[in-house]
Amino acid sequence: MRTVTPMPKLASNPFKKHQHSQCIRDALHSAEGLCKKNGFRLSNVRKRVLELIWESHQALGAYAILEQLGKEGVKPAPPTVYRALDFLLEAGLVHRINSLNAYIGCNHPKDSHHGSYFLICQHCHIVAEIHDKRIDEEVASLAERERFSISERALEISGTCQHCQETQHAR
Amino acid sequence: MRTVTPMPKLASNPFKKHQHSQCIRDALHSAEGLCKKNGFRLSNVRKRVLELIWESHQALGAYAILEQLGKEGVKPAPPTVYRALDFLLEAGLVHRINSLNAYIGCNHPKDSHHGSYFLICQHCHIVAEIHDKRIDEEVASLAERERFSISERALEISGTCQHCQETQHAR
DNA sequence: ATCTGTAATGTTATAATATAACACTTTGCG
DNA sequence: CGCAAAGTGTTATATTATAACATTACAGAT
Repeated sequence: MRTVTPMPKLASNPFKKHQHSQCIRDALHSAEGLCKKNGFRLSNVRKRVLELIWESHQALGAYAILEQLGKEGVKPAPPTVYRALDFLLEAGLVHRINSLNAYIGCNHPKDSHHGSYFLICQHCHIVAEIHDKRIDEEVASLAERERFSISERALEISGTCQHCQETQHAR
Repeated sequence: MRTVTPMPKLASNPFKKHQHSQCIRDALHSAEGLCKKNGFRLSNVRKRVLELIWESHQALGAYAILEQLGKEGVKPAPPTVYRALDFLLEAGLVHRINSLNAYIGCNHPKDSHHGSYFLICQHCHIVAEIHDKRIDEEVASLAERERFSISERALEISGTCQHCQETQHAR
């Protein structure tokens, strides 16, 4: 059997203009489906945190989420947000961007992909998630050679997105 | 001209048994050479911080470094350590492991490699630095397709090293 | 050898991120 | 309903990192 390595692809392309409200609806809808299917409880706090992350259209920090929640009612204490984030991370609904201490939504939680890789614009803080089978394979073979058993992997590529290069300034 | 993609290799292999005191000597020696060559000032604090990182043989946090410095004299305030770390990072003498908020020594600061990739044992916290041209190339082509201009990249692979798998417990 | 400007360090305070521990409430289910 | 488990609230605190300003050390010019 011949295997063809497919072109790596963006899970979607947040750097391009798009109707972001549609992203949010889709994400929430698929999150609800996933939770129902797996018996996870997508409580109000959890749902609202997920929405806020999607609405921001950027990597969003825990305390930024707290601020937002504060604006729309009683400001909860940090553990509330961190617990919601833990849940969402577990469920695969968000990713943590270590280099930013911030979180982004994941729009394909169903896929049991090997690794997610991220293009992070340092100007606009938009983050694009990438899947790349070639990198997956190379990482796997690397680890195997070292007899290293992988549990997680994170590739964070920081730089400037096309849009910010063109406008030559931070947004 | 035919190019052969070389096997990716560990910059050295900290998972294997070795005379670590030799690592430390080599690292310090090459650091001094590099600083002399580039007109960097490897002051006492900076040198001692670099030594401590190498001596620990693991990823070491800023406050762990502070503790150590405290044990051998007057405990400095955090900025002292963070400044030393900033210098060492700039000089390419250490790397920051984002997923651990910790630092490891780099033993080949002369190489202007594209990216460094890390195998991080979650049990013993030993970190191995890897260079892999195939990943470099794949990342570069990925970014080019998106017209994304890269300034930094970090691939952190977490899991269990061979030794910890065999002994089946954390060290 | 002294002066002088820059780089490095010291010092104090505080910001930003994250979690521990325990009390209380909600929810699904028998 | 009543119970157990899951989720949330609350208070306090741990951990990581930086801002701002004062002081000291150092390399190069005179």
